[in-house]
Amino acid sequence: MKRVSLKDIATELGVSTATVSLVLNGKNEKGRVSKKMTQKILDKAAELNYVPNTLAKGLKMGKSRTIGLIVADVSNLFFGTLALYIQIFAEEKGYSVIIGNTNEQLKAMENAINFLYARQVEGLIITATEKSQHLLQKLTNTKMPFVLVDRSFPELSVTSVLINNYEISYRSTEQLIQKGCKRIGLVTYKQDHYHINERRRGCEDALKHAGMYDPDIMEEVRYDFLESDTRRAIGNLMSKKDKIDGVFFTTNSISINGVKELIKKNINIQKDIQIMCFDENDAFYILPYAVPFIKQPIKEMAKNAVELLIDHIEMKSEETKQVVLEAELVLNENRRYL
Amino acid sequence: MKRVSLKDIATELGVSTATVSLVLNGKNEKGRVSKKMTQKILDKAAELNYVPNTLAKGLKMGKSRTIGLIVADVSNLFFGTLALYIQIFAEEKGYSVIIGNTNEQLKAMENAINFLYARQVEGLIITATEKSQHLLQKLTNTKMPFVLVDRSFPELSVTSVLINNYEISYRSTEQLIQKGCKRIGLVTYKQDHYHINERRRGCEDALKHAGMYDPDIMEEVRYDFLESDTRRAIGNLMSKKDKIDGVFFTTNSISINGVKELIKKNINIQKDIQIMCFDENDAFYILPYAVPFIKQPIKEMAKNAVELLIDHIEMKSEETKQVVLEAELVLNENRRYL
DNA sequence: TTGTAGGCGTTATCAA
DNA sequence: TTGATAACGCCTACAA
Repeated sequence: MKRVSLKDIATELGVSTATVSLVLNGKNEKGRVSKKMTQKILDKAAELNYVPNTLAKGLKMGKSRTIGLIVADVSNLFFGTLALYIQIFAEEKGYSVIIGNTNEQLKAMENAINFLYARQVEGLIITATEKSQHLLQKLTNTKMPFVLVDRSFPELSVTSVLINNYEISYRSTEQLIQKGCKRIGLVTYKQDHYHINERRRGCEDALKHAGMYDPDIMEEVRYDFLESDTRRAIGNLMSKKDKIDGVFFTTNSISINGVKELIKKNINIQKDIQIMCFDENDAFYILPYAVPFIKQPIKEMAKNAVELLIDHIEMKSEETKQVVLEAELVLNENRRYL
Repeated sequence: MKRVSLKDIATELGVSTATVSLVLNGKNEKGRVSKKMTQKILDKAAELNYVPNTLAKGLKMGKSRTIGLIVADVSNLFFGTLALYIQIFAEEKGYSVIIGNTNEQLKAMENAINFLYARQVEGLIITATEKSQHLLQKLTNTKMPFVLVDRSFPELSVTSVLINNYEISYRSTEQLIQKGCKRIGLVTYKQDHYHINERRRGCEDALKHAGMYDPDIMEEVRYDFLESDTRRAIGNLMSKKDKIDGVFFTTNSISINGVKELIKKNINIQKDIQIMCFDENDAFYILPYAVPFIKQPIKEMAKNAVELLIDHIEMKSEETKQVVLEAELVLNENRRYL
C-alpha cells in the first residue's frame, strides 16, 4: 500500500493540489473553496487514508516540528522517566522527540548534537555532561534554542530547569539534625557537576550552621567505581572512633549503594543511624525502615523544559530563563513496621 | 547563523550542486570528480560547517532513516530502559528513534501509529496494548515493517522479540519447590496479555506437575487498583488455614507491592515464606533477604528488536520471525546477611 | 472559486 | 570531468 499524497487526492478529484492543501490545512477562510468541494476533498482524504508527509512539510516550511533530547546515562532510571515525560508533553504540543545519548562522555555529547542538528531538530533539551560549557557556548552561537535540564553551569547564561539543590539539601540535613543526629557524614561523587556540588554545599552549610561540620567525614566516590568506593566510604565512616549517627547521600545511585552497604554491615537504619537519600526509588518504599528521601519533580521538570523550549522555538520568548523547581522531602515515616 | 546547504557550497565554489553532492556522499568513484575539485569541496564544506539536511534527503530518497517506538507505560522503568537501549542500537545503524506512548490504551496506540506514520518512520517497534490485534493486523496490510517487543499475540504471525515466559516461570517455580516449598501461591494481573498469562501457565504447570496446584491460592489483581488489590491478595493468601510457604509474582509491579505487603505484615521472607519476583529492581539487591527474581535481558531485547526491524526495512529479510530470548533466574543467594 | 508555478535541499539522470 | 534539470510532497503568492 503506497503512501497517498496530496497530488493523489487532487488528480482523483480533478482539482489542483493547491485547493486540496488549502482545505486539508483548514486555511479555507472566507469560503475560499466551495462547500461542496471542501466536503469532497475531505471525504476523499478520509477514503484514501491520507496522511500528510511531515518531511515534505517540514522541508517546505523550514520547520521539522521535532525536538532533540540529549540524555546522559541510559542506565539511570531518572533519565528514562524524564525522556518519556518529555515525549508526552512534546507530543501534546505537536512535536516529536528524537533522543540522543552521551553516556556522560563529552565527545558523545558533541556527536549527539550534530546528529540531531542534521535531523533538523528545532531545539534541544540537554542533560549536559561534565565540562561541556564550551560546547554549549558554541551551541549558543548557532542560534539553535536549547534548554538544560537537571544540570547546568552557573557561569553560562542559558535557560535551564533545575531543582533547588542547595536549599533542599540544607533543609534535609536540618531534618536529620532535628531528628537528633549529632554527627552526620556525607557521601558524594568526586566530580565537577554543579548540581551535585550544590547538594554537598547545602548539606555542609547546614552542618556548619549547627556547628557539627567535620571534613573528615565527607566521603567522595568515583562514578566508575561506585560500588567498591561506596563500600570503602561506608567502611570509613562507620569505623570512626567518634561514632557517626547520620549520613547524607547526594545521588540516587550513591543512596542505593550506601543503603546496601549499611544493611550488609547489619547496621540498623533508624535505630543506629539516620540517612537521607536522593531520588525516589522502589527500594525506599519496601524497606522496613523509614527511609527519607528527596524527591525530584521529574514530571514537572519535563513539562517546564518542553514549554520553555517551545516558547523559544516559537519566538514567544527571547531571553534566557532559569527555572528552579522545588524538590520534595519525603519522610516516609509511616513505614515503621518493625 | 543560517544553516548552510549544498547550494551554498556550490555557489561559493562556482560549481554545480550535483558535483558537491557527489563528493560529499563519497559517490565519487572512478575519478568522476577531479582530485583538486574534491579537495576544494571538502575544505569548503568543513569551513562552512556544512551539515546535510536529513529532511530533504529523506524526502528525496523516500526514506527517513527514522524508526518509531511505541511504549506502553511511562511510569514503568522497563520501558524507559528499553527505550534508551533501542535508541543506542538504532543510532549505531544510523537511524533515529521517535517515541510514542500509549498508556496501555488501545486508542492511544492507534494515535501513536498515525503520528509516527505521518513522521515517515520506516518501521515501528511496538509494545502492544491489550486487544490490539486488529490494529496490528491493519498495520500488516500497510506494509510498514514492525516488530513487537515484550508482548505478542500468538494468533498473529508477526515478527516479535519475547522472552521465554512459560519456561522461565516453570523453572523458577521448580526452584521454589526445590527449596522446600509445599504450598505455593501466585499473584498475577487479571487481564488478557499473552505474555503474562504464559508466566501464570508456567507456574501453574510446574505446580500441577508437583501435585501441589490449588486454584484457591491463585490471586488476581487489577492494573488500576494494584496497591489495594495486592494488599487484599496477600491478605487472602496469608490467612489460609493451610499455610502458604511460597509465592510467585508475575510482574515487577506486583512483585514490589507484594514484597511491601509481606514486610508490612512482618512476615520473614526466606524463613516464613519463599518468593519469586519478576524483573530486576534495586530493591531486591538492597533487602536483607535473598530475593530471587527473573531478570529480563532488556538490552538484548532492544538489540534484537532493532536488528530485526532494520533487516526488514532494508529488505534483507521478508518473512516474519519470532525471537525468544532467555530470561535469567537470579537467585541472589549470597545476600543472606541476616 | 480554483489553478499555476516556484521553491524548500537533496539526489539522479542525462547531456555537455 | 562537470552542469542542468527534474523530481520527492508540500505550501503559497499570484494569476485566472
